[in-house]
Amino acid sequence: MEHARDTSKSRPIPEAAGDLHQRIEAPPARTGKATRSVDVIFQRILDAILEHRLPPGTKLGEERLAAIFGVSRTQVRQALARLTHDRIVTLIANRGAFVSSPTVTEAREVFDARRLIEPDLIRRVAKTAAPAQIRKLREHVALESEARAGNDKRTIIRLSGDFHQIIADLAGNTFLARTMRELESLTCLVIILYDAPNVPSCPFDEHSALTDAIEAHDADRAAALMIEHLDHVEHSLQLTPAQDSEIDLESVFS
Amino acid sequence: MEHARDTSKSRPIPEAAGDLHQRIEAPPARTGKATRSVDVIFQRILDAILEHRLPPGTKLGEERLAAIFGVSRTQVRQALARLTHDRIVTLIANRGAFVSSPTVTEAREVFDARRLIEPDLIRRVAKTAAPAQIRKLREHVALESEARAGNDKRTIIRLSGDFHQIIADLAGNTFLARTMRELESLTCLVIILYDAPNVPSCPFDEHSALTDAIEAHDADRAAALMIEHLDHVEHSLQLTPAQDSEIDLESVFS
DNA sequence: TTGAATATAATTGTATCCAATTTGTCAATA
DNA sequence: TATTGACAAATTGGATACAATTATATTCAA
Repeated sequence: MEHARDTSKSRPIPEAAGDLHQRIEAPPARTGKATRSVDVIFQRILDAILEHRLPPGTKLGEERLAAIFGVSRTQVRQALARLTHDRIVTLIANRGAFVSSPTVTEAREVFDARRLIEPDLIRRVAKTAAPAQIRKLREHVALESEARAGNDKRTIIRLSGDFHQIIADLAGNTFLARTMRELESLTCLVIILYDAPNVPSCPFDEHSALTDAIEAHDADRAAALMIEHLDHVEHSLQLTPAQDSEIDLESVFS
Repeated sequence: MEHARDTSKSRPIPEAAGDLHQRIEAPPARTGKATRSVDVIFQRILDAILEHRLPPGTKLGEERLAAIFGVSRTQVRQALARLTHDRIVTLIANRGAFVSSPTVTEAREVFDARRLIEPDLIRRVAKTAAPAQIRKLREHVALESEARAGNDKRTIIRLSGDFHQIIADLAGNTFLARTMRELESLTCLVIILYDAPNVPSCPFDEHSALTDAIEAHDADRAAALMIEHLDHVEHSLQLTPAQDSEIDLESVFS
């Protein structure tokens, strides 16, 4: 007895090809179970990359990671697959997983996408921001200031990204918020690779100014400041188009 | 002998916590191997969903799919995990994978995101479009017309989405192109769920008009037409906010 | 001493096997 | 007769074992 009662459960589905039609079992509400182990692995590796503890190019051996986290390779593989989907990790067949090294082209595309999305997001936040939300942003900026005072580099990096993420979350579009999460992570990698040393990734005062504009409900100014902010960050990088690692060997030797 | 030569390969990495530092092995160029089996499974399931052969709510049993494709459950699981990441499939712990049923809220978010991204993409295409690219669009519109004449519903659906995808690809930002791919897939699900029957998802003539604007290099008109087009599609749906399936039982009975 | 070829070791990819959770059915009882 | 409880079947989740591929080391020859 394997899978031999298709006919008994088939339904009037318009011109259904193939079998596979044991349809709707009322897709139930998602389980409230918070932390699955693979999510933990995923988050911990991601955190390590975002905090620059795992630089681009680092090999992420499955067995090694499995031993570190005290789990089986299965869990690690799933986490690496998800990271690969987010372009944070690059998977090479029969070679393994590596922390991605975005090319100059990809780096520009990331900023390009952010310039398209983020001004609009902050514009919405500026229009709708409630006092509680503004307070949340203020508190975050204070945290950033604190980390900067303590020279806690990892925390500074992490919080700088989180600021933008908070805005994305406040904008009220989960899809765009998730997209921003990916862009933020990629931006982190780009900064490690191309940042001129000692230039902080997100100038602190600009985050403060963005919050001011939101509090004033000045959507246009907020959007303009965001563009300016992103331009500042991008222009602080050394994105020389020459050293793009997408070198086509065939075209070189022809 | 397990993993006992860390020290021999460690490098001067800034304050590296943990071990896991057998760093850079020069992340090699990606293998040109085109079709991996899991990619095939992924694509075939995705196609089935996009062509409305697998309606929302359909359970995607692992063993069943494995038998259909003649592979092991392992492959199917990987494919389903990727589809889950793209929100096309919803995974429920210990219950299985189901074709997603986007809520009304999610549906609005999808169109919201598209209205933000696509006008900008088509604006770029209108500015930079080369004759060969315009020809490609024309050929595609012709294909759509052909499918419409033959009343080939599945092909119509598929090509309608592809038109938008071609524009996204031509815009020259791989990240945004990938984002559009996800949005396009989700839009397909939304249309199945909420479409008033017999209303074609993408009116054919509008695609033609969009191509006209691109050919005329009229970026503003192209962007305006795109917004109009997206509005047409969204307003042809029955997105009544009441029947949002995100019903919180606890809050209902309190 | 350098280069190539082969053998060996390590790591990834895949399938199978076992455990855990859920769902459906049936029986027993009020 | 309806409801609750327990048991059984099925399916998913996870780990282990095996196969395939790649990287490294050694050996032999020039």
